Amino acid sequence: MLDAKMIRANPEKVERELEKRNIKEGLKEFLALDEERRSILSKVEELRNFRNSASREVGELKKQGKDPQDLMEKVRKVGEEIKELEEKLKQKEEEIENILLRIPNLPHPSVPVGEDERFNVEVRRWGEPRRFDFEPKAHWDLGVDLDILDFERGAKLSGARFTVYKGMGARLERAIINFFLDVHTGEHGYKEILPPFMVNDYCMVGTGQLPKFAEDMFKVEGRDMYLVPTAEVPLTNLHREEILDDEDLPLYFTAYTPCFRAEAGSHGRDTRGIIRQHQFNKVELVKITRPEESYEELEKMTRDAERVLQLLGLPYRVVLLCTGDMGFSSAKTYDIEVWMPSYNEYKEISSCSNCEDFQARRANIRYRPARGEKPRYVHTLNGSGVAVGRTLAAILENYQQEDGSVLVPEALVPYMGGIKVIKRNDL
RNA sequence: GGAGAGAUGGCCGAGUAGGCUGAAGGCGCUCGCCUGCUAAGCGAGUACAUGGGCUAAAACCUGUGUCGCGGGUUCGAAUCCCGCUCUCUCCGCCA
Repeated sequence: MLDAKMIRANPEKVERELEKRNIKEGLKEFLALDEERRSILSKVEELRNFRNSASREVGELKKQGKDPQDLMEKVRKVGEEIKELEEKLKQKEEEIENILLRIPNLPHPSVPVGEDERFNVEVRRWGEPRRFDFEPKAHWDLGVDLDILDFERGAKLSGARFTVYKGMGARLERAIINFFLDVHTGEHGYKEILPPFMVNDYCMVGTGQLPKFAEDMFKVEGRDMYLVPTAEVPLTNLHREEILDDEDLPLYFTAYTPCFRAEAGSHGRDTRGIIRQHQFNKVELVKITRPEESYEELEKMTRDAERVLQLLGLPYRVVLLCTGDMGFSSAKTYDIEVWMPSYNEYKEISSCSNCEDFQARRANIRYRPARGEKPRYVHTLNGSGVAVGRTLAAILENYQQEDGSVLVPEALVPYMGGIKVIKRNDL
């Protein structure tokens, strides 16, 4: 959520910045409603002030044995007036809130301006895509042939975009999860969290999924609870409604969770394989930082995510997203894209964002810079560290051999009980 | 699922025959004093949000709201009434 005071003070600037994101709605309505709200508010406060002092006077008159009947009657009438105005005020506030919660974050000045992904800027590359001397298979064929991915039975159990992992497939997925968590906790200083996989709607509003993107999520029937679409939600909301101590910052959290997404509006995209699923696993990174250090922390976090791909020997590139391609809550985002032979291109495997104080304001996460000083909003960052299913797909495709078997990346061998090759009929 | 208890400031903890309590007291913390250092002692300060005034911006002044959340009664509610949420204890059930 943007700061209402900031918008009020710089309406033209906000309009310009939102235009970069192709957003034209909301601002004017906000300004008009805000004006109305404030005029009602001063009236209400004036009347309440009268009521407070008059009530006090009533008490004193009574104490002196005088009859305060007239005054009481007057205050009662004012009370009715107050109630009416309060009703109006509440209505305005709700309308304003509703608009504000649907306006996205403003882009950081370093973000390239552009409509869509064509305007993203490649920042760096690592590794060299392998040249195959045979026709490489896509992971969905490899997985089926090795009998480690079962799409038909996934569909039987749950429907399209659900997959059953079997044998070494399940084992490999688990190995990747543990490997990622170990690297981020052991080498990068993140604290491991195992959060609930269902969260309430306050959390969803806090990180920005609600109210605008309700159709992207799975809601629990009959409750105000949602299956987490990413661990960003529970991790960022851990300190919702809190004032943190300066010395506790920055906080680094990592968590493995399954992620549940309705994938509304993505019919026909990535229908084959495990790239786009209703349920997938992810190891997430979240940072809660002081405002002045958040951009430095974004760079570090992106490097932390890249690190696991380097350890796995998977070629990737880092892309700076343009204004039109960024997520709702983000001020600046780097995507990490891994090389996928089946697509013959780089495919998103991580997204690292600095949300500045956008989520902090929604979730009311603050810190006190020093004793006696006013609380300030923290900055929140999140990044995939990285998507597990897509990593498994990338390993299958990049490490496949001509006979259809798949080499296990060296870093994962210890997590696979010493197994170095995945072949058909392995248990 | 059944029965009961509770929810107050950074923390602990007063406060129910409704009024001058944004909230006693203590702890913690900050600043100052004092002691050769430390400890002890003394004094002052120490919630959050928001409207307005002043300002370059603060500080500051002033109003309003907030004692789990939402409603009600009343001239006036932390204090009375209703609903909800959460926590704790006991019983039942369950991985």
